[in-house]
Amino acid sequence: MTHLLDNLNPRQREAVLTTDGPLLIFAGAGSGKTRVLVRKIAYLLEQKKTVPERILAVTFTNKAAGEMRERLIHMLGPEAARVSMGTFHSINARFLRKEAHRLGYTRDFTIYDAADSLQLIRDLMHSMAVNAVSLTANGMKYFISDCKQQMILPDQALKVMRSDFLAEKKVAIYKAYQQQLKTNNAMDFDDLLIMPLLIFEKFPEVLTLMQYRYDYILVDEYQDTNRVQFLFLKALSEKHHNICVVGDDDQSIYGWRGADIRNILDFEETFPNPTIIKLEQNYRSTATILKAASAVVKKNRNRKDKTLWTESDKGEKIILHQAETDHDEAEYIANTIRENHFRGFRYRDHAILYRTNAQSRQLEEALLNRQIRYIIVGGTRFYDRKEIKDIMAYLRVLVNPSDAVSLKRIINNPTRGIGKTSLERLEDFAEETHRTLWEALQYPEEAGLGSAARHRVKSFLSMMVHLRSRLETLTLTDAVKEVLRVSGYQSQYETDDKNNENEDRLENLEEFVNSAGEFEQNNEGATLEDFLQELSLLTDVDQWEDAADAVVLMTLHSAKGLEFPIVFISGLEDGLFPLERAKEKEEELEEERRLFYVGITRAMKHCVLTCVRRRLRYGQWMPSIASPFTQEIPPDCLEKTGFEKQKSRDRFLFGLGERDIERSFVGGSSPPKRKSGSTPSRKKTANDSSTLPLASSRRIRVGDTVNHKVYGRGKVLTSVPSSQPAFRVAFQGGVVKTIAAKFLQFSE
DNA sequence: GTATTGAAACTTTTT
DNA sequence: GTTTCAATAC
Repeated sequence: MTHLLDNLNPRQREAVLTTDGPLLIFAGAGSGKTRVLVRKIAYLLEQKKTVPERILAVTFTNKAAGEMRERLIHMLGPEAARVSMGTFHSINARFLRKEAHRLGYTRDFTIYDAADSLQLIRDLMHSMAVNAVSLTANGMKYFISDCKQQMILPDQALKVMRSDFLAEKKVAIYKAYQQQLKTNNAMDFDDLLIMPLLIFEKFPEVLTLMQYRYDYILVDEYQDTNRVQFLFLKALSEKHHNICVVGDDDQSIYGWRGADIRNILDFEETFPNPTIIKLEQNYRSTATILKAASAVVKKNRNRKDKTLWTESDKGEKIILHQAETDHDEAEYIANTIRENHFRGFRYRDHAILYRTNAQSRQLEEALLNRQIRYIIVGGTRFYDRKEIKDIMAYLRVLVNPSDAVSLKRIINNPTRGIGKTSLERLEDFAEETHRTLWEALQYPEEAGLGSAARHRVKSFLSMMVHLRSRLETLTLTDAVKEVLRVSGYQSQYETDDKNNENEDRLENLEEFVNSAGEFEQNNEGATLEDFLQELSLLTDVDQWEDAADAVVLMTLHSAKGLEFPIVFISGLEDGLFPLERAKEKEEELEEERRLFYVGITRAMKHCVLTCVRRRLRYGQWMPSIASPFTQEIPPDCLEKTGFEKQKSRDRFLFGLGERDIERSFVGGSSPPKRKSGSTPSRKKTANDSSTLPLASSRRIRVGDTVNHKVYGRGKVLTSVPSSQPAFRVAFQGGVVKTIAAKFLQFSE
């Protein structure tokens, strides 16, 4: 019993022991909330003798759920695996497989991802002949999602809007969209949250069943729940009120996705007399990192006041490095990682975070050049690739023929001579006779197709029917292989001219077959339906296998909930982070600031911020200045390198050439690339090497190997601005010292 | 009915 | 710099 409370501070202990009634835990960054959640579940199981099935734990990613489950198994044995865990989406998808029939969907319904939804909206707007300039498919998608996240159904949408022509149009599209989803036997991500509530409403007995099914409900990352999720929790816990939510309003970064900060602030109203516990001791970061992060987030006006504290040492200062271009920025980061690796850090101790996925490219290249292992979490996902989406569309249609979006994707892919005209006729026929597109395929004559086209449709149909019957006897992996073969999808890439693109595609398809095999192994008796659902709900972070020793690259959003010894946050420039469009509204600016806060607090030992003077955007050079956020960090926590201002100051102080300083700051094994049109002053001072107190003809730069009389061989990590040129040097044996340049010799 | 070309839009962040 | 869509030629 006692081990459940070992190594917990009094607040954490209280959080574990408070099991009954509503409990709101404010858990600051790094305050050990995962530990608390795990211990709490363990406590419920061991001390309260709760059956694992009667605990529901909601996490933000499936990976987080998996980790929690593993820790529980480690503590309590395999029984613990039976606790219900997952994201809202995966938990609800599971529920809907059983219950969606109540709303007229079959258990084989398809889950549409963002791209599928968008495609459907596009088609819809096309056929509805919507051509209002201000209505884009993308905008419509946001509108619909926005409505759904606030639980506004198509029928209610008009009432809550200022009604004008545009509003009516939008609502009409929303309605048509929802209808089409139903026809297709498909749900989008938001539907996964809404539909269970509709079922509860229509069938109270189902709700009652659910209310008695779980005795305890725990929710992680509560600050990022939206209205619908809140209503779901409320419905489930209404009987017993045993709901424990853990959140941190300072880490709320999904406002744009409908996350509703009111859910935290209104918790007390919905669940009367809650116990409120604040976890404010940080166990993750150095005092400096914590101080900097706190100072930043305190600039936000809309937050509950709290103060994180730590017993940790001050640690190193946060570095703020300004490079010339994004290319140089990447070089700087890659070099620093290489040096750290030399000093004994593993690659996986490093994370590089950025605001937008597009920033990953330069970083990748720099790491690749140095043969530093890395992994990108997110970005263009494996499952977003064309060939993967295509094969998935085949599988989806086989499982759920009503899915018209997928059907349209594959009917002429590979080309079978069923083109635009035929497809349009079939769609019209389906519409007129209230049939699904799939059903319409069975009546090509009636749809008005010519004899040639008729024949082609028939052979496509019979191929699909044949595949469908084959599925019943084949294993998952064999089924996927069979589909690839019979459909001719694979062979279209096995052409004679082996260009790279085709080979890549084939490789990816093979990878897909492998993942089916893996899924089959991990889930006994897994069906194709299960596999497709799993794929739809996978998050980027879920796919990250952290066994490998590799640097991790991801967006700040994806980094939520994670920690790394060394964290780089790149692209800290005004207009990029915070984004230009977020600067107009205070709310959005504060969310950007929280994102920065989340980024800094991922770091345990060291945090490096980088920005550039000019960045290539849309293929054009944009001059940039450092993010205003960087100025919110207390100066005594910060060490600036590479800045223009500093350069001129240094030159003034030391009489050094600008280029020399630049070299020592920018670092890199390759000398900084210079445009031929350098300024006159640079040219003049570049030759002025006599002022450098070095015996060797080459000046010492970051990344060089040097010799020291006492410490021996070492590598130059960074230059240190002080009264005389100096560098931080990592010597063999792990000693790191700051040494004046004059005591260092260049070593080959 | 299909392939090729060129313009235009586009990047916030994700279940 | 990249991706997606529409118009044009075959």
